[in-house]
Amino acid sequence: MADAPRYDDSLTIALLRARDAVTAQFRDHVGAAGLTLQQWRVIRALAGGTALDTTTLAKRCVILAPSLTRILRHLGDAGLVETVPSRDRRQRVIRLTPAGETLFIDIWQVSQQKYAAIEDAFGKDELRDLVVSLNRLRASLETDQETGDVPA
Amino acid sequence: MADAPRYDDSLTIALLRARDAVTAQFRDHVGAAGLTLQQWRVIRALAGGTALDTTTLAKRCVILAPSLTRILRHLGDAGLVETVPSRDRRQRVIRLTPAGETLFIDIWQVSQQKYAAIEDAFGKDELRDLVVSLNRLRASLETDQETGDVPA
DNA sequence: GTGATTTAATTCACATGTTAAGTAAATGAT
DNA sequence: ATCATTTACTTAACATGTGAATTAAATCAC
Repeated sequence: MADAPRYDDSLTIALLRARDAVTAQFRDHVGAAGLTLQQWRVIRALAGGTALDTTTLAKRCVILAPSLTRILRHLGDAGLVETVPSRDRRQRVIRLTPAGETLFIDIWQVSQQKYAAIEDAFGKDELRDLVVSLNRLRASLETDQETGDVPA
Repeated sequence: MADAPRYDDSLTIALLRARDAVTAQFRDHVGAAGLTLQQWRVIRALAGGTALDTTTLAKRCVILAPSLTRILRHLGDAGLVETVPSRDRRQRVIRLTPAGETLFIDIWQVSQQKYAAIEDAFGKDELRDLVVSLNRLRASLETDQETGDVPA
């Protein structure tokens, strides 16, 4: 190990690679059920009868609004989600259909096993620490918004 | 809330959010230079006169081959990269043009400052530990070891 | 109540992610 | 040399990422 390629971008790349490695553990069996990973995140967020408006759903799934619009159209066409009436007629509240709940349970079984396998491979305590660290990183960056540039 | 949303997916989500938070630090000034973050990763990998074939470039930038094809077309149209002849006429070897090198330097200045700001906010040692941990996670999940390292 | 403003989603346009299929050149076996 | 195989990329098709503009409905100011 000489002086590494001084890839100061290492944080970004490390996050990217780590995420690739983790999602790879789930992509096959989620895909076999006919869902993308993003669609699966939406299904998960709605599991158990939870009804959420688009904005909340987007935040929880870390999906931008335009993407969520398309995802919900796909899931709706597949009969997995439906819209429930809302007092505020601007917002769209979504919930799983019975078919959606059933599909969730099927995928969820396997997902839990895959997650347990990651805990085994990496260490359960280390994994918990890592998540804490990742969340602290995010918190330390999001606290100081107010860009600080661009005064007219 | 012990039994709130029991989001066991926390690892995936934590990685996603952390990455969002980090990339947000760079997106504006890279975008102001007319580049996407992916295009910037490619420029970075080629900085300093480095010439790389598509496969190596894709691995280093963590970009899939089809995406890289399009990105290289965009960068080529913008006059930032060019193809150099290769003995093996299957592969396409890429390098920066002078304009590409110049643009790299401009963006690089600011990027380093942004990265230093992250180190300040999160802690330099903690950041190093986090990257190590992320790389260990990836290593523990990847069954077939692709080096990802570089020949000279 | 009328009009300006804000909020919630969607639509648009373009770039990338992802898988599968296709093309061309190098390699290997005979 | 000839042909099947492998390698390096590209293309195709569809899904999502991303920022800007748009539409509809609620809220605020008067």
